[in-house]
Amino acid sequence: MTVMCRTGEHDAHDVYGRLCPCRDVLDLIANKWSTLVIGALENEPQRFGAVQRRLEGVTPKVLSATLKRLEASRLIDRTVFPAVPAHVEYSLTPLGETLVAPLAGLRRWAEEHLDDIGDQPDAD
Amino acid sequence: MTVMCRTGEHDAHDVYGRLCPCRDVLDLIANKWSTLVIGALENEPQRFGAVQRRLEGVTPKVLSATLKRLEASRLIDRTVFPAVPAHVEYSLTPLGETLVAPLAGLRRWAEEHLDDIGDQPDAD
DNA sequence: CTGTATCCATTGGGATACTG
DNA sequence: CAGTATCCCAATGGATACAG
Repeated sequence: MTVMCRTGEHDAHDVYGRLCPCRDVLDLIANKWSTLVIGALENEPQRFGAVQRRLEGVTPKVLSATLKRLEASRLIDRTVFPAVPAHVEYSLTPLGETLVAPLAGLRRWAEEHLDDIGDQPDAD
Repeated sequence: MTVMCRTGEHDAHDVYGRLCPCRDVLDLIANKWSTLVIGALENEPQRFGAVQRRLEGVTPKVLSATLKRLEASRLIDRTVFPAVPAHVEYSLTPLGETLVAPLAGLRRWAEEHLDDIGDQPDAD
């Protein structure tokens, strides 16, 4: 028997079938900002503006959408501090924290193999 | 000093800045099929049709584009076997193999936390 | 079998301005 | 400060048919 998926009742070898949870996760992170946001929240809660500044290039609209998506998936929490100038903090939920490690693995890979995936041809 | 990026000369804390290699990798896998293709090739070379069947739902056009993108990034190799009915095999390059582990980490996370990210509200 | 060519719908995402 | 509202473009990706 091979790796199984959601139903756990297939003939196997459908690890990448329509029902595999991988699909869900991929749908979640398969966009330009989600993983970056999680990374930005990795060490401490951040305010909207802080995240925006950290993720150079993200516009408020897009950041807002990303934040909501992650919140809906329960990966991050949104905390409002009643104050005159609005103050909101985003933080990883315990669930979100568990995603940090796998994502860090990806980041490490990225840093280690940056040169290899560039389109610079190797000395051949 | 914190984690650094491409240039390695920033003031730090720009791990998610415009120049971070994470961006490149994310651009590469931030789509519906790339990681699935890599996973499908994980154990053995596969033919176009085989990959297509395995990744339920992918259309030839999209699969072709994905394959080319990955090939251009040197994560997979494309081998043509001269034969009457065309025969082409796709396989992971050594570089591609190194991505398997981090990706598997993500897959494991997906399988372990499937229930948590669904939008089913918890018993609150 | 292995793709490519079209056509088309959706949407992610960028820019900017504006409001509570 | 924290977002929302528009406008708009480009790209992803789905369906289908067709070609080497």
